[in-house]
Amino acid sequence: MPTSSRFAVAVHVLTLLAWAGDEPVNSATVAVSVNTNAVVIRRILCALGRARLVTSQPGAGGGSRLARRADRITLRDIYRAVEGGDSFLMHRQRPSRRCPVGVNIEDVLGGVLRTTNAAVEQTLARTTVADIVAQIRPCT
Amino acid sequence: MPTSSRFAVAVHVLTLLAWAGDEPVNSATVAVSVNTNAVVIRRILCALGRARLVTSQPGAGGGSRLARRADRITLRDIYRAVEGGDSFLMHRQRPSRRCPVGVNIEDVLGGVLRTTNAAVEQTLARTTVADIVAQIRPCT
DNA sequence: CGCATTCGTAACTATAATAGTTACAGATGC
DNA sequence: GCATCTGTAACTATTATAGTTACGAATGCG
Repeated sequence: MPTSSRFAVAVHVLTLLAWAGDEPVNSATVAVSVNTNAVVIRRILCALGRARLVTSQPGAGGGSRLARRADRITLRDIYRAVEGGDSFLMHRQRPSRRCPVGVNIEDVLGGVLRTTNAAVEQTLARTTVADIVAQIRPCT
Repeated sequence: MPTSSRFAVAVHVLTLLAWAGDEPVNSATVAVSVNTNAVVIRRILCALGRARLVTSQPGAGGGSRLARRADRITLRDIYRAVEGGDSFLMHRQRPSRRCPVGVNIEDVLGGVLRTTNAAVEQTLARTTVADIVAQIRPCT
């Protein structure tokens, strides 16, 4: 599992875009709210664009906006877009083939880790960007 | 979430100890099966000892063994022992206090991440070291 | 057209976590 | 006494992430 804050930042970014509605928001503006560098934001926006969660436009008056309604974007979508594969890691070195435990442990652990990752994704799938926005602005 | 293999290695270690039954296993033997250095194993055994999952004895004929029955040690116990706190991370820098989203996003995300970590632990709690051993050695 | 704006991305640096390695004090049992 | 084994310190190597500067290309506007 990554020791990254990309997921947290990505949720923040999409919440800002949802907040802005149809107005495109540029990376510099987002960077101020997140309190980081605009390139870091553009890298994350790029990943979100590849996952079809946002659209971006270069040029004057450009920026990014949600590619679909905020209640159709789940945290699982965001997680997959910025964290990619599985979170829980296997051994680095292959365990010994000489040992009965070493030979089989990878397969057995693999099953456990897949189940765990599935649980993470199921949990994240229950919350949408619209839910996050609603909690930030309880009274619209 | 850590980018470590400590959890995988720790499960491997406890599986070996369960396999060995009452025979103490020394760190050098474990290191061969895991295919790493004995100090790395001792560091993990030390964490498992602090969590009361194993007991270790120095001296000739010493080594480590399970502190309780393999069916009373869950993967959640192991996870907590070697990975410590929460897996899913927040922002590094505090978001801007000037922005309504920045002000509140940490609280909202914090709730989501707590829920997600709870789901991870619930999933891991369903499997014991004995279950792992049974899958490795289906016919006892 | 010319120009300011903005994205996408490369290249580099800085920081931090992890694993691996050597070394050694202290406990243990024969 | 002595070989064995744990616990831990100290150091290096590797890797991931974030941050920063820079620049080409797309865009829209006067």
